[in-house]
Amino acid sequence: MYTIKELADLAGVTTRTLRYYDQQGILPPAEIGLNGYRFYDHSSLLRLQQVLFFRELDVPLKEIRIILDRPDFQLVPTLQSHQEAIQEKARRYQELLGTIQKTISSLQGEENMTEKDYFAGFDETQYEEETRELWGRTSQYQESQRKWTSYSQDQKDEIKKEGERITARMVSETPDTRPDDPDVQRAVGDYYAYLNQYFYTCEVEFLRSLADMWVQDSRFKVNFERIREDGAAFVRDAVHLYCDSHRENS
Amino acid sequence: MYTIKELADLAGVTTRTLRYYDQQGILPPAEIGLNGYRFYDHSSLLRLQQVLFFRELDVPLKEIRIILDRPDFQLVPTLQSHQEAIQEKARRYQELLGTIQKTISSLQGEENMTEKDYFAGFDETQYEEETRELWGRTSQYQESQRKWTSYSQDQKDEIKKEGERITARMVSETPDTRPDDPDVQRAVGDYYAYLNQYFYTCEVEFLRSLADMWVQDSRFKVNFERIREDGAAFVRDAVHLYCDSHRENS
DNA sequence: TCTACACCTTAACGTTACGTCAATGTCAAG
DNA sequence: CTTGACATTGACGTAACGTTAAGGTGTAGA
Repeated sequence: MYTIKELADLAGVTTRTLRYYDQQGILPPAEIGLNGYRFYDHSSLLRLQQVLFFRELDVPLKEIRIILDRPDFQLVPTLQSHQEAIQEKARRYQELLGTIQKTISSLQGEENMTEKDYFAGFDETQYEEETRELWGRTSQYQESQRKWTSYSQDQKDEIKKEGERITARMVSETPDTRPDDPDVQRAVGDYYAYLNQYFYTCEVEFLRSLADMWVQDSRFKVNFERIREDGAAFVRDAVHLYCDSHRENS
Repeated sequence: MYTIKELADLAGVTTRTLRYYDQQGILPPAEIGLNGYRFYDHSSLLRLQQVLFFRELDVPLKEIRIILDRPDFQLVPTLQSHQEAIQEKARRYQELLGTIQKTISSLQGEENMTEKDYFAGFDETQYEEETRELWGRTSQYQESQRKWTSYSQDQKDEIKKEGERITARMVSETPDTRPDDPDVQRAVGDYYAYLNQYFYTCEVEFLRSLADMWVQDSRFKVNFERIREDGAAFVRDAVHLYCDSHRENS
């Protein structure tokens, strides 16, 4: 058992950070004393280590919570994925070191650089660590990655657009349509087909859990709320209806 | 000449970022058109590159501005210092990779870890990149580093405390004392001696520029404002008076 | 010439992950 | 029995932008 300060000192963070993590549900204490004191144990320590790894990899705390709370979360595979992600970060640093060398040479008139060269290594998005970390290493994610990376950029853009079109139909701009509206239900069906075609072969139950996630995760949520009030909840209801009626009899 | 979007795309940042940097005086455009449009040139590009390097090294924008605006700022030495700092960051990643390996082994019962070992590599302050970058590579900084690192931790703590005691005297808690108060002036003299003993041999003019910095840089400023209202300005005035009366005749 | 449409502007509020008080309660040591 | 180091819950502050709103500008094509 550790007090809050003991754990904080061990991990090199402040007590305020640990209280914040508690408040956000990321790292609840193992026990709370009658005096209200927080007490942590060894599993807290391991969880905090995970939090710090994800934080190091620029994963927002909200996502960290979701990842760590997933029922299929596994420690060792996650640690291995951290390993890859950190190695990727290190490679980015190598590129930055190259940029420094080139810039020095070019300032001394020894080398020519294009404008782009001055900024090689700065853009983190090129190293696409986010998606990889977000989904973890489930087999579903792996399949999606395999399919997805086989497309060209133009194809990817087109697939995304199609997804947006179907999504718009699912949310249905007109405010008086209900989740059981035939057009909406047809759109849900199209989305299910779309998923299977471009991402992962999945059962309708997976679609159901996806829709649940859209409601919980505000990053997805906003996409629906933009189109209609409580759009995410609307879509969730529509998807649930769809899944209910397509359960065994498919 | 680049438009704002052209430069943003080159550097992999958003136009909002460039506008923000303009607003903060970190990267003013080379030219502003009659229509209010911002235009950037090659020197802007080099300056932006510097900003991004410092940002990469977690230097706050306020400090970046101060560093880049220093009259003795030099591009090539700064690039070299970036190189060292980035290598240090890479070393930290190596330690994190070690922590991952150890954690995996210990989870499989192959290795024993102390609690501390679980967090090896997370604490950036151990790598003290900040001070190094803040002061740049002036000779004064180097001397201060040489002196400072030769002390033990206990000595360092004691020296810091003494500095705080003298500082308190310089600011003078009692609200009706003036900057030319004899006690205050004596405290300034003591601080000058303190500086020379523990940090760098310097002339009074250096003390003057230090005091000016205390007013500008809010990180130092708060230390004085805590003690008395407008404490930083008060100390600056006191120091200026002291320096004026100790100019040539020392 | 008109009209898209992609670009530009300022203004202002929102966000994340804490830092930093303030006011108050708790506990082990001398 | 009183320090002093620890703990608690608010609550406001901060950095570095993201985002949206409301509008002005420039040019390519019908």
